[in-house]
Amino acid sequence: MYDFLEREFFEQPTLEVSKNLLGKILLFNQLQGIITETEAYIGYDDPACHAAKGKTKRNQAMFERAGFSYVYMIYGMYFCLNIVTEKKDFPAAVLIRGIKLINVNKILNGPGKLCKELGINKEHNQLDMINNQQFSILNNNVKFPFEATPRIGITKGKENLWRFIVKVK
DNA sequence: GAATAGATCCGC
DNA sequence: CGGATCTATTCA
Repeated sequence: MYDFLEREFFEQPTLEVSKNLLGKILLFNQLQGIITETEAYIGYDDPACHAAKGKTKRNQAMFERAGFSYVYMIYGMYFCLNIVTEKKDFPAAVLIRGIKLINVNKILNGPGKLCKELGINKEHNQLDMINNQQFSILNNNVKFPFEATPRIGITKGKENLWRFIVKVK
């Protein structure tokens, strides 16, 4: 019923992908959720980007082709889900921070809670989400008004308004 | 090998 | 605001 997003969608500039992902549907196994909050992490000049200083074992998924997943553990207890953007070997990704579950009246606000609830873990790192029936993004053909704010939880790069959140009224 | 910071969350 | 909890990365 919904279209799967093509790889070209994720090959756009990361800020554009971050905004355009709002309202799209995250599909993970049988669960679906409307994306309500995202953050952009972009390349070598973004001090908050995990890969700002180059490739490591943890961040290598960020160097994959656009449309791959980047899942990592944070604070010893939570996983965070990102979707890689732009060109292969350029480290950039969009952090999925919030979704509204479909068919269940539940809002998952926060990247750690979201992954815990869906069951996303390190096994789901560096997977291709294009043409993937279990783990992908669907086009909802809906646009929501949103606002841009500083990203959450970072110590460097706060001046960039690279967090995008659907405005609710 | 040790130290430490970290894209979080919850409860007080 | 602190504690939980742990790992990848950095430092010595």
